[in-house]
Amino acid sequence: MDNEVSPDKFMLRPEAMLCFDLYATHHAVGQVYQPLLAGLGLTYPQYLVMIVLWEMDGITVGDLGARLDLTSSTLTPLIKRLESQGLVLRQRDTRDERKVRVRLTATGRDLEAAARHIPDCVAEAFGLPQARLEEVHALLGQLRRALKAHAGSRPA
Amino acid sequence: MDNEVSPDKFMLRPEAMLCFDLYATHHAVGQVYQPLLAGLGLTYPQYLVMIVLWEMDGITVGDLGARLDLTSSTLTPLIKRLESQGLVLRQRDTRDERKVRVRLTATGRDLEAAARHIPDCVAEAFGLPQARLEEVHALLGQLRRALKAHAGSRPA
DNA sequence: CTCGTATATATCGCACACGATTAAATCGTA
DNA sequence: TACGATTTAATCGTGTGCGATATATACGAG
Repeated sequence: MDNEVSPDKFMLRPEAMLCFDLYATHHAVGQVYQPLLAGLGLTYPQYLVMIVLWEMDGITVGDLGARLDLTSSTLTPLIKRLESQGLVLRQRDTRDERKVRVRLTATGRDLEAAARHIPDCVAEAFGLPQARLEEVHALLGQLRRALKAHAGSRPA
Repeated sequence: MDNEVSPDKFMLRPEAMLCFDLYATHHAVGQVYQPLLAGLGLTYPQYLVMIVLWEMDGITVGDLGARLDLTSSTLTPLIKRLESQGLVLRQRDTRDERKVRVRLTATGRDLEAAARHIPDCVAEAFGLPQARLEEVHALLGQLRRALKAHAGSRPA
């Protein structure tokens, strides 16, 4: 009978909306990054990997995954694409041959300078005062810790 | 020389961290939903589609995309999977044959009751008081509007 | 030294997600 | 009426993501 629009049901569930907020905001951020990164030939996840590498060159695949919350099934192909672009090298650790260390090439290091303008562009796109951004950062950090604690405590 | 860990560089850029916050929190939410949805045979994006359908049965693919910020290239295969599970039907609009309307089957409608416990489970996983969640909701909404305004104003 | 276990990465199959393109239906206007 | 422009979905290629599995190396008990 009343299968018409009834926005209340949707709008009145902040928990439900929150999941959608994160989903949609994540997308929106991707849309802002994409044109900025296109010039560098990077995707958004590839950019995140490069950020970590600029800071911790030679990190292992596992540590990279711990940092970005990704598994080798995602990282291995991604890193191989970076390698085929000449940005990184993959080398087995000589002490522990199970580990693979990801090292920047000169090209990969140089890309940092070319990417230096991006954070400011994004901050501008956010369009909120610094204090507001810190708020979001803090809240999301709290949220993420809570979610992870919950997931960890209930491996089903 | 100092290509060792220097977390400062990363930590001192809230804009950069914010993008990662969204990325990581989005993942964490997915991890919480997944076991809950597995029982229903739904993925997280499929669940979002069903939420919209439970509220607006018979919506067109385009309107669904506007609501969820997805294009037909994502939605068409997703909806076909829902169809093959017997949850929805895809019907051309008789007035405008370009449009495809997505209608719930009886099974699809019944799934709403089976999914009714999920929001509470997620709210619990969030582990923050309601007021806090509203804060996040409000901030993300602001953020998303700002991002979209920016993307819209600069189609490059 | 050897065998079983644990760890680190890689591989595979499936499901998003998006840009670019295509195809069909509709609309506007001559 | 006819025909070009617009709108709506579908399709295609590439790149994530993840669970399950495979493989190779390291470790440890005996």
